[in-house]
Amino acid sequence: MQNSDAPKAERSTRQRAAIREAIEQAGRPLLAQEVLELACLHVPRLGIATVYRNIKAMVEEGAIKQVLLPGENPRFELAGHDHHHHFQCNTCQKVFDIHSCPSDLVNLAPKGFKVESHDLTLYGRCKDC
Amino acid sequence: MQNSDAPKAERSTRQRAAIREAIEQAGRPLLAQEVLELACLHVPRLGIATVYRNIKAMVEEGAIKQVLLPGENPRFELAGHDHHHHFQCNTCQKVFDIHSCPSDLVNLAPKGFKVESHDLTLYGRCKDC
DNA sequence: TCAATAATGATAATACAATATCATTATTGA
DNA sequence: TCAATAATGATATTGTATTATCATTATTGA
Repeated sequence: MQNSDAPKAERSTRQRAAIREAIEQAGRPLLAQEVLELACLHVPRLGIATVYRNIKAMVEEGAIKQVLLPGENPRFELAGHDHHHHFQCNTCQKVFDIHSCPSDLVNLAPKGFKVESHDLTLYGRCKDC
Repeated sequence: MQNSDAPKAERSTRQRAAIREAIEQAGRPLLAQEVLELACLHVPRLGIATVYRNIKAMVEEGAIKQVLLPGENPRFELAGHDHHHHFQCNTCQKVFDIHSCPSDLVNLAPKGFKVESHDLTLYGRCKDC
């Protein structure tokens, strides 16, 4: 029986490095399109398919994770951050991390409802707008 | 010059009534598909296009409003409710209103960020699951 | 260096919610 | 009642994000 953990012979490419660096250096969750735009600064002929492919692989290997905001396409940020929330600027639409969290949320639900987790999004004007 | 406020001659149909009643009586935000299923109990041959048409009209006239949760298609609930939040059941996926709201959210954002509004979603197990 | 082949880039295909089309049905005011 | 026409239902079309295809490119170990 073949070893299903056989090495995938993953090669290191300029594209993959540029995609990873874009997400690392942004310091905020990025749309696939934003990843493309930022990574294109280092690899001009980068294609969107490569961005999606590598994002998908990085999510599966646990390097990055998906960030979903209401009515928005998925964004991606480095995994490993502890519990946090997000702020979306009403002007530039960028999303930023918020590293604090309200307490007492468990008590907001009515009787009979058990709260297990929560998502909070703040909206307003970011420091650059 | 014609009167641009000319009456639209809006007719009352069983379909429209069933759609409105489904949203009213559910007491929670409904997906377009859920509206269809519930309204179909009273109007069996109801089509999805009619649901979308009437939902759109009701949003435009301000009778209902859109509810967006992360990664979810739009839901719709009666307008006129004051500020509130939502609870989504991890088991049945239904969404319920939460009529309380955490305070001090304005202070969660870092310096330079001005918080103007917020969205909170609680996840867990609803009273029926 | 070089052959094997993983990865890429361009683009076609897919998935799916939402809207448009249009013949038919049903409401409404006269 | 009845003609005018708004609304419906079935379905085609659209829009858009994501994935698949495949010829080509580039990395890697020998």
